[in-house]
Amino acid sequence: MSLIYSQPGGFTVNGMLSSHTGQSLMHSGLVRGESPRLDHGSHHHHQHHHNHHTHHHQQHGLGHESHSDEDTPTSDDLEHFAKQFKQRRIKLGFTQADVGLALGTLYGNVFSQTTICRFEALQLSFKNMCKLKPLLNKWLEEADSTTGSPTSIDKIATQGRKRKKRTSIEVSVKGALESHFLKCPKPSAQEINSLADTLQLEKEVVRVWFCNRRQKEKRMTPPGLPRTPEDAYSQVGSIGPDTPHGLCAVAS
DNA sequence: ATGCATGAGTC
DNA sequence: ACTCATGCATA
Repeated sequence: MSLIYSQPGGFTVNGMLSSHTGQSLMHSGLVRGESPRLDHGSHHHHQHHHNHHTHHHQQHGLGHESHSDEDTPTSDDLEHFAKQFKQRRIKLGFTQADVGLALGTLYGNVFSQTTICRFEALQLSFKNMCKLKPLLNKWLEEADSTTGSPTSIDKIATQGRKRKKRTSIEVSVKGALESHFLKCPKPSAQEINSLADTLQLEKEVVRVWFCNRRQKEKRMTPPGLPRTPEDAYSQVGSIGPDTPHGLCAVAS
């Protein structure tokens, strides 16, 4: 039947209720071993301050930095909030999916479990994080304080379109793609063609792969972050040598 | 939790 | 054709 979760308005959840397919207690360890922060001097980069180096205060020169959500939060703010959010969410006995749905029934913006998950893990772009923070913050307040339970089911009409089956790319092929990505993160249509041909994949699949790979690089928590505390002194203050940019190679 | 995919907005 | 926000389906 419909999976409804008991609202915390008068009852407590001692253990983890299994209102969904239990999420395994695993977390992503260290899997990727790349870290070349390819910074292009060709294009103007935005305010995407990647990691917390030692300088991340791009606050505008207006004389007041709040603590809540007035102005643009810093990466640290987001990081902290995300952590708090997850902790409280779990404490209240809600799943990521619950939150996503609640946001919809509360403010009209429905979100999937995926998005909530990515928010908590800081796997969204800085801008995206800033946008979602206020909403999640509101939910957090409503969640524990008031328990009005204005449960109103709201479901937007789903687009009746057949989604392409998720193509599974073999690990070996992924490796090849990775290599090419390091060389040229933005291959031309021709290059994509060659690659697709070589790897025996649809060119569309290859194209999308690169798009997604690029997005990954723009996350707040870029791939290859986990650094062993022991190796805490491998910090480069400046970017790499130089950026080739432009076309990489055209072969056909 | 994450990989591949869609679609709207830009350039 | 790309970027960006977002999610279905899957591991």
